[in-house]
Amino acid sequence: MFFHPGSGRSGSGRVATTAPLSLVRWRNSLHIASVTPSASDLLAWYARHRRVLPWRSLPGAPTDPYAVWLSEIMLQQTTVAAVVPYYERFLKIYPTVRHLAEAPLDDVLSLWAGLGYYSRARNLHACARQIASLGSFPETVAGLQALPGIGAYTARAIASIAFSVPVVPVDGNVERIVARLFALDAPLPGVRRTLDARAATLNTESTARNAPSEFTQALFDLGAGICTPRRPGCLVCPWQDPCLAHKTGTPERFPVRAVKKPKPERYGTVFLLRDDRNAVWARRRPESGLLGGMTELPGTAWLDAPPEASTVDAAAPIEADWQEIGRIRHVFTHFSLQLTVLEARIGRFESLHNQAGFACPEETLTRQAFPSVMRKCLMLGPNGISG
DNA sequence: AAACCGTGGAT
DNA sequence: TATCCAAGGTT
Repeated sequence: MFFHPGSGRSGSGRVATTAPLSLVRWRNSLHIASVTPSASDLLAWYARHRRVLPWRSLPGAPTDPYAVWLSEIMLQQTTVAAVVPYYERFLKIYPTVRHLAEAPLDDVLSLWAGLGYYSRARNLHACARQIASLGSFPETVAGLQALPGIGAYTARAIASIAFSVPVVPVDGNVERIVARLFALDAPLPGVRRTLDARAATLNTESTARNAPSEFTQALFDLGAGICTPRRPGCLVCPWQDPCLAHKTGTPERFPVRAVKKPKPERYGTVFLLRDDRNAVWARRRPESGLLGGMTELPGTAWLDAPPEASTVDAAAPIEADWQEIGRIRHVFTHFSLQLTVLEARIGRFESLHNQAGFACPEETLTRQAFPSVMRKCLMLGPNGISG
């Protein structure tokens, strides 16, 4: 148990002797003492288990800050699997930050549709314009964090990965790893500052400071592949020895999270109005707030009780023979939504053009900036969009 | 500081 | 079905 053939011993304060190391580990297995996790062990593991991802350069190859930035923004609170197809599309259509800066915001919102957290798309566009006007990416944490959509985490991630700044970005992976390494059982989010301080001790070793990009990405891969939320792979973890949570026998208990409040239910009605060529009447949501700047079907407000008939009538884009074609349920971050979808037909949209809205021809429906909740509504009708 | 801000996959 | 939660940021 105390000898791991795969992990070359090295790292923290290596004395020129080898025999005492097993004794150190022996003592530490008896007492709950803190062992500094070896950056070298992690980097050695990473060299063998490094994940191949579209935004990652090959070892030794130059790193494109644009690729790192774009991927980091997309990956905020979003899984790799969800990001990959979006990332590929963006990079193909906007090969450089300048291409993105010159694009209309609405094109960016359409490309982002379905990925969620739409303020990211608006900030991405604003950020691209700032970088274009600066001439290049800032290369410091402070310079990066001053840009829209880039917070403490993302600034450190870009700085370390793209510009070799020796900082440790603390995302959900690193929070989990650190909470387990040090068996910190105070609940998130209160314990964040402590986790941040502990994380900063992980890269003090010279091997880590000499390879900030690899060290950061090694932490991500460790969190994604070994130190997972459920059933962590402690058996093959390069940091099993120093991990206090592993010593407790139930590492999956870490990190502890505060109890979250229940989600309220909200209700609304939307109107699916088509003309004789299957074009759909739509409108743009306000630029800020929920689904800001995205396209939606006209409808009532979303409140905590189903709307009264008079409220529904007042919200209809036109007086017509509205037929209920179904209901959809959609879960947002802080509330659940039930939408009743009413459908009607009209000859032409001319009579509506005094309203705030626009006609979406059938063939352009999939290119519109409809968020997922609206795509669900559009799918209900017999002429629903697909994809 | 606490609330707001999406979505889909895994369990 | 219910819950969790994923390379968080902004207000």
